[in-house]
Amino acid sequence: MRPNKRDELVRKALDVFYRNGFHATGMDMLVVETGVSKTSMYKHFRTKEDLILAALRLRDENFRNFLYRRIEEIADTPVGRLLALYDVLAEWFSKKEFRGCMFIKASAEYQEKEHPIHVQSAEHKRLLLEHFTKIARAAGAREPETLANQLMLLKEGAIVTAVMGLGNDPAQKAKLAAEVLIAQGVG
Amino acid sequence: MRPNKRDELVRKALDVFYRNGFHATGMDMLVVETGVSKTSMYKHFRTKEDLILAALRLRDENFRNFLYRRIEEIADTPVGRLLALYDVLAEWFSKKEFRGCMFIKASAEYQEKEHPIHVQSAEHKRLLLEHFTKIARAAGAREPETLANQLMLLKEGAIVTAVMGLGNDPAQKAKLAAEVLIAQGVG
DNA sequence: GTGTATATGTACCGATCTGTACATCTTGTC
DNA sequence: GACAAGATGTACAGATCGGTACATATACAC
Repeated sequence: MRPNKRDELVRKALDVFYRNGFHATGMDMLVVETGVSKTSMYKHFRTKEDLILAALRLRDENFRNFLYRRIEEIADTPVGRLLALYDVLAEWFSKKEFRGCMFIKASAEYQEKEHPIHVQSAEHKRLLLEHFTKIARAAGAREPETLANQLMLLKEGAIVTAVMGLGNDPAQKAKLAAEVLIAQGVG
Repeated sequence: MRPNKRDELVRKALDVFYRNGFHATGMDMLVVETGVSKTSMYKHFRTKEDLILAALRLRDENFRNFLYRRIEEIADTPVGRLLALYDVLAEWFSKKEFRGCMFIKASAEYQEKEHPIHVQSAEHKRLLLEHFTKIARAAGAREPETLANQLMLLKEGAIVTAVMGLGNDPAQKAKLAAEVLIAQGVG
């Protein structure tokens, strides 16, 4: 029961859940995909729900790391970073493995507001909102919370629209809208 | 096999799918909820997928009727109607049965872009986009498609945010943002 | 009444679901 | 080598999945 074995299971499970959905992915499938035995799987994770939660935790870590890092690489002013969000979104959308936001999908399959999976999905979004609120404040926004909230609306909308295959380049349209909102809300 | 019997089944199934999700709702549960026998159910709908598609068609009809009608009741100028979208959203969010957008959830559970359920969900969004593009054009927008697209991004974002229980009054924040975008994009 | 066509209820199919019992294999210690 | 402890594989339990076979009930012809 080396710890990295567990991490590897989570990593692989994350992939399968992301591609295939949560209810649609059975433990049998995960056992086949990971090559581990069912007993071992249940040694590491008491239930399927535990495994999903672990996968979501990893996804949260990976995604926020990716997003924050790329934003910092692209721009070094607060306003620039608010806008860079949409450049990174465009990068993400164009990846061949892009399948939408894992947390939107998780909360869609586990709808009860008190459900641990729903709660954890919301927490991911809350962390993002917090992060962009800080940047909006650094940018000198009159109402950083409101501006960050609105930029997040554009982000979530762009993701959903990209998944549905609607509109041309939703990330770019979101960026154009963000430019207007930022110009209006800063200074 | 009266036609209204079938309609009633679709109506009830729509409720259950909306509350409970698609994979998580079994045909057995639907048979119990509707009171009809399994044989009759499968006389009306060849497969579960057919039933889901019928439910989505009804949802599309109901939702767009509700949305368009309320918008026309609230405002009678194009710009007013673009903004009224967010008032209706706020109404929807405050309903106790609000559980997010059925089409976002459907496309989250049936991810393959060619899957009939995914295709039909995207079609709903496409119809909305078309509708608001027309209104944006009537409002005198310089780029009606772009403006409608952006207003839709705010709408989808607001829905997702409301489902997650994040931010205060996402519909109102979306409306404020919409006002800025419209002011900037019209005339 | 009899015959026929359709609607329904029940009981079931094989597959798959999450989760477990239990026997075997591997590993470290002496 | 012997032995204990933990990891693993297999086989299965009990429930539920989507879907169907089949026997009965009901309706309308005549």
